[in-house]
This record gives sequence, structure tokens and C-alpha cells, in this order.
Amino acid sequence: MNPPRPDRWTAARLADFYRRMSAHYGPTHWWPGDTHFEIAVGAILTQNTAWTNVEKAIANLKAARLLSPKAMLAASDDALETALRPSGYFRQKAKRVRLFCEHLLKHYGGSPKRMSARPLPELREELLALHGIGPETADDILLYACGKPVFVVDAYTRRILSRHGLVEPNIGYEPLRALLETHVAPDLHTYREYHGLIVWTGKDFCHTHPRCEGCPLAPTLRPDHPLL
DNA sequence: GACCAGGCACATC
DNA sequence: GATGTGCATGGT
Repeated sequence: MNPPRPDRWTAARLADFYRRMSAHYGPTHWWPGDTHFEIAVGAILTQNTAWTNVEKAIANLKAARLLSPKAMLAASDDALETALRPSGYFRQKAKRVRLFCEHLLKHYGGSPKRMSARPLPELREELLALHGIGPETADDILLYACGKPVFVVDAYTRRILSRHGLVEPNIGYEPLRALLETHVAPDLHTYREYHGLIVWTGKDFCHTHPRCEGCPLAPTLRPDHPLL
């Protein structure tokens, strides 16, 4: 897919969004997690699920001492599913998390750090080839667990940028990622914070039924914008 | 009680 | 290629 031609208006717009959200929230330190493995597991568990529910599941995993690749593979279906229950889709997610563990153990001795030594494009393809890991989950893992500068796109990203007129609401994942990576200079810290800020802004203000009062990005909408 | 949440795979046309 | 559906819990 051809990257879009860079334009200064889009770059300036995206830089302004970042400044505004950053001024409103300060550092998000997103993504939370004690280990790279925990972050990767969280990325799978948060698929179409509120983060508060993921936190409960991760706490369960820790309490049951299941938060390692070997422990997850050794656990019974019932033990793993019971721990994951609060995060929803728990049968699917138990399978997906296990598949990821198998891959990690087989190819990297269970070490996300060793996995991270692979070059970005190959590693991304490798993750996408795993059943249950789509583009957003792969990019969460790459950015936050592996330290690769990929811009994570999620529902909030698409919603915010389309409501602000930068893209069409139905833009695909890869075109949107290409747009962002073309107009925001690749930097690990910036990409991590930018996504964290989008998540926080999205949770607070950017629902399916929009509520823009108090949103740090509201002032960037034109005064006659339908959301205002 | 309805609606929603940071997806993904699969079936069907 | 586009569109629809199942998966499941917990908060508002």
C-alpha cells in the first residue's frame, strides 16, 4: 500500500491534537503492566472490551500464578477460562492467549524481549499470522511490549479523526495507520503517549453518542461543527 | 433492561 | 470487496 503524500496541514493538525490532549491530561504512561508478557496478554484481553474488565482478569491471573507462558499452557481450560471470565469472550480469549504463549515459547523461549529483537516488518507479519491477533492487537504488542514505533489505530482514533474531518469514518485500518505514521514523526515515546492520550480522550468524551463538553479537542472543531 | 466497550474470524453475497 | 454475525462480561 502506497503511503499518502505528506501534507503540512494534516501534520500540523495532528501535532495540535497531541499538544492539546497532553496539556489536558499530562503523561498517561500508557500501557500499564509489570512485564512485557503481561502487556501482550492485556492486548489480547482488551479486544472489544472495557479496560476495567481486563484489569479484573489480569488480577485473577496473578492471583492464580498463571501470568507466564509456561503456566498458561500448563493450566487446565477451566482454570484459565475462570481467570479470564471477567474480560468477556473468555473461551475465545483463553485459546488466543494460549496460541500466543505457544508461539512465544516455541520460537523465543518464552521471552518477549528475544522476540523484540526481530525486525519490525517481519515481526508484524508473524504476529498477524497468529489466530486471534489482528492489526490492532499486533500493533499494541509491537508498540508497548516490543518497543517498535508503530502507530496503534483503534476505534477512538478513527472516530476522533473522522469527526474532525481528517479522514472518512469508514477508512480502513492500514490506510489510517499509514496516514498517522506519515504525519507524526516516528518516535517510541510519542507514539505510545499519542495512543494513550487518544484512549483517555475517547473514554472521557468520544462515545458513539458524542459528548464534547470539556473535551480538549473540542476547541479545534469549527464553531458550526455538528458536534458542538 | 437496553446499550455499549480500544476486535477478530468466519460465512455469505 | 463489502456486509453481517457470534463471541460474553460488567458498567451506565
